[in-house]
Amino acid sequence: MLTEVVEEYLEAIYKMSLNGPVIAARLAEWMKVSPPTVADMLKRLSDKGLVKTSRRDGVKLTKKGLETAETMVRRHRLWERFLTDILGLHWDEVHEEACKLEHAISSPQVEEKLADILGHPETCPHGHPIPGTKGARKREKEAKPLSQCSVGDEAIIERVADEDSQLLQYLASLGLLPEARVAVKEIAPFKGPMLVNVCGAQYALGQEVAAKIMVKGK
Amino acid sequence: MLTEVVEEYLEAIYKMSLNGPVIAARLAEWMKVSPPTVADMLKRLSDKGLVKTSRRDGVKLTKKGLETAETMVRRHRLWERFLTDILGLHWDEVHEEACKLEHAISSPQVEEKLADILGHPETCPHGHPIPGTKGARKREKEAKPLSQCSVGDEAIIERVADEDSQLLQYLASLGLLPEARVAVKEIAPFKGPMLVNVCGAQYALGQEVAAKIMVKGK
DNA sequence: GTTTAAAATAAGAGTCGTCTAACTAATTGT
DNA sequence: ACAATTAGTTAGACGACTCTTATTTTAAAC
Repeated sequence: MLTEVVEEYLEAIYKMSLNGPVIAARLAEWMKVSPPTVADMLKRLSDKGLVKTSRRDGVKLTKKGLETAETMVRRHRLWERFLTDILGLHWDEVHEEACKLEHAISSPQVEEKLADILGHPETCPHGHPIPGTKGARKREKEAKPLSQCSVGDEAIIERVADEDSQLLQYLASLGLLPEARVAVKEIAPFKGPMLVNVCGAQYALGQEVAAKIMVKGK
Repeated sequence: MLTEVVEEYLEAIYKMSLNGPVIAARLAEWMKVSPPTVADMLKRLSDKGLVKTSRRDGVKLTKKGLETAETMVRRHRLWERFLTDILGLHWDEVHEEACKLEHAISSPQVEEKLADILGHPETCPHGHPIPGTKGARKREKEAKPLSQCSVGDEAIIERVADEDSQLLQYLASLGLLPEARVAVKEIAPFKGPMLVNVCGAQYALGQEVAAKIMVKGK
């Protein structure tokens, strides 16, 4: 049996590996833990056959590690959907809660029943694909940050790549939710803000914020 | 912040104290742990102001400890209701699962939303009262084991004081569920089985089983 | 090809929750 | 009242996860 902490590390490695090789030092930052702590843990994960580490490629999940990680991500995102769709929490309140709940499912049966009552959703409330549904992997790749769009572009928001409660609240207040259509009207020079149209209204978004909003070309 | 293990101990102490003074040795059996482990833990719980221990009275929860314990029991039983009523699991499958879920709620708000969608149930699927609903304490006291009934008695099943999956499955197969009406037809001598009527059928129940079924006089 | 910055490792320590083995109370039954 | 059972304590240990401080290795920059 794996501990919760082990599951958290696997999940982190999984998510980080979607953006290139996983460096232990980055993992330490992600987990808010010191580098020696990560080194210890990687040793343990390695011993359990969950990861392979090499100087060249960084940290890689093994088949077994990947399976566990995907299960955790799937459960996390299902719980997020439960928290918003069934309990009626806001999308900025669900991440922390789901982080705990994901480790509290003991069997695939319970996970499946949960998916059943939710209608087998394909994404979490922030737009991230739920592993185990078709096209999950594809979805993960196809989007690009709004900050990389040009003036005149129109796009649909695919997902928001941040769990920060404050940011999510702000985005929701502007109607910047998954499935919303945005149009880039203007980009101020020197990495300045972006003027975007959404739901008929126009807002200026900082680069930082725009970088977190993943869109798919209309 | 309290650890999950601490919460488990408080819950155990709470439940055990409903049947008289809590002896550390009994607690060790309940928690499936060695006596020194319990001694260590009681020291820690004491330091945190969650329990008081004395030779005379055994282990007693403080106000703070009692509050935590009741919260955990409440959450446990709410999750059990969720698992049966919403996910459709059987009553013999939910205890283990709820044991994990109960520690994964971070705020009274989430707990309250859960209670909302469940319709503020007063008991768990096994008939145990949910703390925080009126009469919960009263309920806990008023019932007596079926094994203490006499021939001719009629009673309503209040709850089943065991979480053993096998036993629960067996009881369900006989229709021995909370709210069911039972009539004692015969009691074999020398602590022999009890012949009871339920839903028109008649079954012989061993003393052990009958002792786990708590009833209230019709 | 040095220097510098970044990443990794080594050494030593602490907390939490658990164990076994051995010992000392305290109760209880007769 | 004393032997026997039961309860509790002491001592020493271990695994999981974390820390700090210091050092070494590797990679990048000039």
